[in-house]
Order: sequence, then C-alpha cells, then structure tokens
Amino acid sequence: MLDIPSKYDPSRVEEKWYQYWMKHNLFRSVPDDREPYCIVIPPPNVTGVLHMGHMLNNTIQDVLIRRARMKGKNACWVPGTDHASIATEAKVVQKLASEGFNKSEIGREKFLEHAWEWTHKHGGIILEQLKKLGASCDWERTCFTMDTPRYESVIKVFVDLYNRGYIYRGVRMVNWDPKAKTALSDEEVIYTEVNSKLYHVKYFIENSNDYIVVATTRPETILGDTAVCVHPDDERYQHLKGKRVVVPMVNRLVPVIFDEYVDPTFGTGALKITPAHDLADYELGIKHNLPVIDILNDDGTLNENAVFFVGEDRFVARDLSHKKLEELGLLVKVEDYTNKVGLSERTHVPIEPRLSMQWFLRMKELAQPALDNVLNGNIKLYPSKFVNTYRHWMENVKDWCISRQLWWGHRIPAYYLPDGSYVVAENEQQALELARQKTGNQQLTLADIRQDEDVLDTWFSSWLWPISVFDGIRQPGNPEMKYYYPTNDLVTAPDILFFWVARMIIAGYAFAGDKPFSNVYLTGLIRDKQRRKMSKSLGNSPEPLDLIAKYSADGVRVGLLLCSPAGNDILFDESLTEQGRNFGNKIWNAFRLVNSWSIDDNLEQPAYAKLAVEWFDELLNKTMAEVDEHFDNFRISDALMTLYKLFWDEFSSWYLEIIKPSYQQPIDRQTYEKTLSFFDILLKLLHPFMPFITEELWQLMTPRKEGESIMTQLQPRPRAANTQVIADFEIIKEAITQVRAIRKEKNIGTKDPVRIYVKSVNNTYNPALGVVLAKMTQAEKIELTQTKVPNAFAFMVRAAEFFVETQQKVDVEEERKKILEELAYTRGFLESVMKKLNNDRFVANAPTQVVELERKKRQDAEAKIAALEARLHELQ
RNA sequence: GGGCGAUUAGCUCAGUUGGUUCAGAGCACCUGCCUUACAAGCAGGGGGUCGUAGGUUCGACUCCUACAUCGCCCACCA
Repeated sequence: MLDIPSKYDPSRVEEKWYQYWMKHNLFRSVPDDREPYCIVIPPPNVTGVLHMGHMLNNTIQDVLIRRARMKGKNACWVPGTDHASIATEAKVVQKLASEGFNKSEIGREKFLEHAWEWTHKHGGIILEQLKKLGASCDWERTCFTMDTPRYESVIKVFVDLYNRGYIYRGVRMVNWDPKAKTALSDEEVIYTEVNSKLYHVKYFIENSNDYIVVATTRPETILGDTAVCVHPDDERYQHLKGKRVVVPMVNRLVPVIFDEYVDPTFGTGALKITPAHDLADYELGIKHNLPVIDILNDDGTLNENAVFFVGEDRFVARDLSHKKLEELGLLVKVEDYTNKVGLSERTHVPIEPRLSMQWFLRMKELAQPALDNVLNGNIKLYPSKFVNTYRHWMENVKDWCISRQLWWGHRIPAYYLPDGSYVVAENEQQALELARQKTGNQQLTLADIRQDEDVLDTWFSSWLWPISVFDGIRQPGNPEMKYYYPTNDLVTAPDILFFWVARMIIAGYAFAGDKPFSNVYLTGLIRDKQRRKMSKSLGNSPEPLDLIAKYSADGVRVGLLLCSPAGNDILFDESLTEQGRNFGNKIWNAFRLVNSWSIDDNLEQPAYAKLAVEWFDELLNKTMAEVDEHFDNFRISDALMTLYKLFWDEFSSWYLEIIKPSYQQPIDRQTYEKTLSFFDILLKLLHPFMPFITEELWQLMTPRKEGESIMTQLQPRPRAANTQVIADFEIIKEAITQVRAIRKEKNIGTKDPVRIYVKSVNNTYNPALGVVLAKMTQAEKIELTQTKVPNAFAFMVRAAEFFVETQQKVDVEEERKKILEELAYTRGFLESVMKKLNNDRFVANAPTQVVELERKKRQDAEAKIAALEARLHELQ
C-alpha cells in the first residue's frame, strides 16, 4: 500500500510526465500499416502568446488526437507557427520605433534581419506554452510558414497560378490601411458603427446664384470632387442637365451627372463624386468618364492635389474643411449621423478606399469544387449551421487581393524589366532567363531586373498549410502525402472560416487533388460571464499559464470542455476550472481508497460485491458506447460529461460504496482485481481529457516498465450491454435513496435497525439484489412478502412496493395522505394512457411499438393502483 | 437592406425522423452531516404552463405561419 496524500498536487506530476512522454518519443508518428489519424494545427502567430482561445482549441485537438491514438490509430498532430506578416511587422516596427529607428530609414534588408531576430527570439514561446497544456504534438514535425519548404511551396504555387492565368495585376480600389500602409483584403476590414456628422454643403451652379446642397460625411474629400450626381428622374434637378457646379473651396468646375445609382430620398438627393476615395464613386467615375483626383498620401495625409491642408492628416483636414466651409458660408447645416466605417482588423484605424496597383487571384472557378464538396457532405462542418454561411460566401466569392505593401512575408516573385513589363518566376535566375527570352536580349543581367517590392497576404501561405506541412507542393504524391493526406479533422474558430478554412479547401482541390480534411469542428469564441469578448484592454482575459498553475492543466482542460458545445460561445468563468480541479481530486481520492485496501486471499467474494461488479461491468459497456457516439458527432462536452457522471456518481458514489469493506477490514481478491480493472478502464477513458492525472495514477496502480505509458494503451471497445442487469439495479438504487430519505425525514439514525419487506408485481424487483439493498440501507433484513405490513413506512418504485419497518410509530393519517397523492397522480397517468389507447386513430396510426409501450404503461399503472388501494385499505 | 441561427430551471446548455407523466443535465440554490477516500466532500431536496399568438395532428418542446427579442454573416447608401 502506497502512502498517498489526500489532496492531489499536480505541479510536479505534470512536468514529470510531459518530460517522460517526450523522452520516450511517444508523440512521434511516422507512416506505418496502421490507419492514420491526422490533425494539422491552426498555426498560431509566431510571436504570439497563448490566450484562452488557443487553450480551448488545442485542448480539443489534443483530446481527439489522444483518443485516436488509444483507439489504435497512428495519430499525428502536426504543430507549427505562422509568420503573420502584418501583425509581426507591426510589432517589429514598434520595437524599432522604441529604439529610435523607422522602417524606411533602415531599409528592407536590415529590417528583415530585425524581423528574423525577433522571430527567433519570440517564436516558439507559444509552442512551449502548449506543452504545459499537455499538447501531444509530434514536435519533430514543427513547421513555420516561412521556412524553406513552405517558402518554396508558396512561390511555386504563385508561379503555377500565374501561368495558369489565375493571377493578374491591376489597378483597383482596395482597402488601404494608412497606418500599416498596405492594402487589405475585404475580409480584413471590420465594419463598425460610429457616431459621425453629416455635412450639408452648398455647391453653386456655374454663373448663377443658385446652388445645390450636397450631404457628405467626409467634407475633406470635397477637394477631390470631380462631379455631382443626381437621379435622372429627380424633379428637383431637371434644370441642371448639362450644367456645371463649383466645387467649394477649390472652386473647380465639375459637371452635374445623372445616374440611377443615387437614392433621391437620401439627404438632398444629390451626391458628390470623388472617384479616388470611394468605391461607388470610382465606378461612377469610370461610367461617366470623370477624372480622378487623388488627394491622399499613403499614410492618410493630404497631398498637393488637395491644394488646401496639404500635409495634414485626413481627420485634421476634415475639421479644417468644416471651419473653412463655415467661413465661406457654404455650410448649410451639420447633423449627427450614425454610419458604418471600415476599420483595419490589425491596426484598427479607418481604412481608406484607395486606388493602387495590386495582385489579384481569380477565385470563382477555383472555388467551385470547394463549394460542391461541402454542400455534398464530403467535407462536414460542425455545427452544420455554418454550411449556409459558407455557401453564401463561396457563391459570392470575389477576387482575392493577395499583395501587401509589407516586407515581412513571401516576396512576390514578379520581376520587372527595364521596359516596365514583367515576368513571373520561382527565382532570380529563372526570371532572368525568361526576361532574356521575352526581350530577345541576351545581354540582360540580374541588375536589369527588379523584383516586386510587395509581399503576399499571409493567408496565401496558410491556405497551403495542410499540404505544405507534408511537402506536398514541392513533392506531390510523396509517401507522407499518400499516408496522411487528406487529414481527418480541423479544429478552429469560426471567425476564420473564410480567411482560412474556405481557402484551404480551395487549395486542397487545386493543388493536392483532394480535400484537406474531412471534418471541420468550429469552436465558439471565448467570452467572459457577461458575454464580453476577452480582450487585453478589458482585462477580462485570464492568463492561461496562471490558470494552469492554480487549477492544473487537467483541471483547465476539463473546465473549458465542460462548457463548450460546438459552435456556441464559451462563457468562461474560473469556477469551471475549479470544477475541473475538483474532479481531478475526486479521481485521486477514489484511487486512494482502493489503494488503502488490504487483500485477503481466503476471503470469499460477498454476494453484494459480485452483483455490483456484474452491474458496473454492464454499465461501463453501455457508457463506452455512448461516449463513442458522442465523439462520432463531435459532442466533446457530452462525452466528457458522460464520463464525469460515470466516474463520480456511478463508480464512486454507488459502486465503491457498495463493495467497500468495513473499516480496516480486508477485501477479497476477486472484487479487488475487478475493481482495479474498472479503474484501469476508467483512467483510459478519461486520459484524452485529463492526460496527467490519469498517467500518474496508471503508473501508481502497478509497477510499469520504463517507457510504458497509459497514452499508448488501447481503450477497450464496448460490447453490447445487458440492459436488464442495469435496469434491475436502477430499481435498487431508487429504493436505497428512498430508504435514506425516510431515515433522514424520520430522524432514524444509521445505527437504528430497520427491516424491509418487498411486494413485487410483474417481477419489478429482482430479489437477488436484496443483499445490496441491505448493505446500503443498513437493514437488518430484507424479505419478500405477500401480506400486509403494519406499522411501516411504504413507498413504491415502479410496480414494486417497499415497506420500511422501524421502531417508530407510523402516522396513519400522514401515510394515507401520501398514498392518496400518489394514487391521484397514478390515476391521472393511467387516464392519459387510456385516452390514447381508447383512441382508434392512435391505435391505427401510431407505430406498433409505441402502442405496445402504452399497453405496458397501462399494465404497470393498473398494478400500482391496485397495490396503493390495497395499502390504503390495510391502513383503515 | 439581404441571408442565417437562436429563444427550454437562477446560469450555461441537451432534448436525436412528432409518441414513456418527458420536461432533462451540469453548475448554482435549500436542508442535514467534519460518517476513517475525498468539506475540492457525503446524504436528501426545491425549481420551468419549453419567447408570444394562431395552425396542422389521435398526439407538438419537436412541424407550419405571423409577431417579439437576441446573436452571427454578407452588402458601395453618401
């Protein structure tokens, strides 16, 4: 017998076993003849730190991986990090700024050196943090989206898509982030309602004292106006056909144009047109052949084209315009107004629609198989409600702006020739060859070609992730690809469904000829109890490692999983992790109990223990099947809760209490070994959720060989359970509860003697189980009876009637009252059953087993009523 | 503005092709217990006319319609 403290101390245990698993290479996966099970991690930002979202996400992945491993599959969890170009670049810029440098001063090469240094310094911190959580990744496979194989894969794909005609370059209105000074994709823009002003401004008509009033939220862009537009049918403005108006402040003459785009009911029905700074205006400008006056620099300040406020920030210019218009007497009024403004996802500044030369990827055709294979169920989304969202997006997919005006990332492999044309190639040498072919000039040297300054959108590397981690782009059909691809499950948050999930599916079909994964499990977002998003500024996000230190990794894992049905937001509360920790302690103490018993080989197995073993064996099988079913449907919370109740309620509160020998008495070998084997199975079932404590106890249970681990043991497979055994036992449990309630209610101590008599109708009560009833109720005797039992407290479980005879006098009136209540209830029940059975349409239309069930209910109810009536009679 | 989803106990959620008096679970709550595995515990208990109003059906938490409230996604209304 081991000496074990009554409180579980996880701190040393967790560190110890993680080291052990690593030392014995137990997370390693290489192709073999087993069935593979593979998850590729959503790569966290290389310089990021672990937050609660990662914790949830990776706990779920680890549960799936560990379970698959214990189901005999070759489980492979591929870890890695993402270079996160804009986020990382922003951090490096910030760091340099704090040292007094700025990006453009030090130049591209030097900047990248700093960025790599930063990456090497901070990269991998987050992976170390994942280890604290217990993540069983195959760390030898760790990838980075900018390491050589991944870099070459990205470039190869770009060149390939270009050669196939999917990539083009063009001037477009893009979402411009003036802080990061880069274009953003539509998905990186978050529209937010803001309180702003609507300025009503006079535009005088040329050579006239008449004017037209235009409403705008951005008066500073007046400086770039090239027209005023009204609806062609608008009665108010018919006289303006062919007229010109004077742009305020700059006094430029611009035409009045007519277009149905304008909503005559909004504002004054007149719209100012600034083609350079609004997408709709830009399109109208093209349609009506308007000039484009770009008044903004790339950092959001005004340039010379603006004439006024040159060098001022756009928001300063807005105020200055306001004042100027007022001075000029051109401002009619200013209204409060709520509108939606697009903010950069990364820098949170308002984006600026901006004309610029960018690279685009044609999406429509590429997206088709990705749409089809989700709609036909070849790829499943959990929860399935996301299929609709996915379809909506994919059916309306727009071309993807893939260039970013950043330095940290994959530099676009386009090379410009002296004549301004360009070639696309995987490297400089190839580019030079192509350039020579194209120009026919063999004298061209590397100095004559210049690579595009921009880098690719981060997601342009992430979308290849499930393929590139197996090097399937550079070496299609390599053995690893053949074995692991398509992978099985992807676990991620729904906010990157389009950024990432959809694009991975597209890439899968485009570059690997198959889906990247079969199932997508979308977790919820973690919020606090008040449903607020977790954020640093609110200070409502707990530090994950602190939580682990306080509640153990197992506790945190359980806490997160207990409250996270798929797709629902998680309202995180520290008390959940407390519940997880308590569960660990419960398991610990159950082990302590079993460990404390001494075994007597001469002892025969008591009848109650034999019955309990038989019952729990069946229950275990039934529950294992339920857990499997939950997993098949990605109901991880339910799977855990099922095991939680199995361990806590059924195993600890019932099974152990039944077989438990009296204080300091030995236990028989048969029961002891059966109990240990149950414990062994329970630990294996719980291991995916609580890897550390289960390993610790499994190792304590019996001496193990060096290198042996619970994580590589097979979970037993469920067999069909004998449900009769379980049902019989449920009746005994219910009876025990009732007797305890009587003891409590009547203040009958556990030492006070009671005798129990049972009248069983329709074999409801299995008399063999009387020994269990006796042990758990401390009853002197249990006896079957057919006659009346005077002076006893009575209750019924189904059609079995139990009489508890004690030394206390029974209050006849009280008993009568109870019986009358139960009679009324049962009669009501019978009535509802009879209503159905007497209904010909019910008997004719309902399925036969439903009708049969009703007949059985009627039988039981009638038996019960008869018993109650008899009892009532006896009391008189 | 368009689309999707939700509304069940104080809280977070289950409720599986309409059929056990089926209204459930966990937590929280109430009562009694430091009973020699565990007070991070044990035993017992209370709690909801399933958002509202109609409809279909022998039968509705479950299907249909409208309304209310909330959430998410998409969209160039200045």
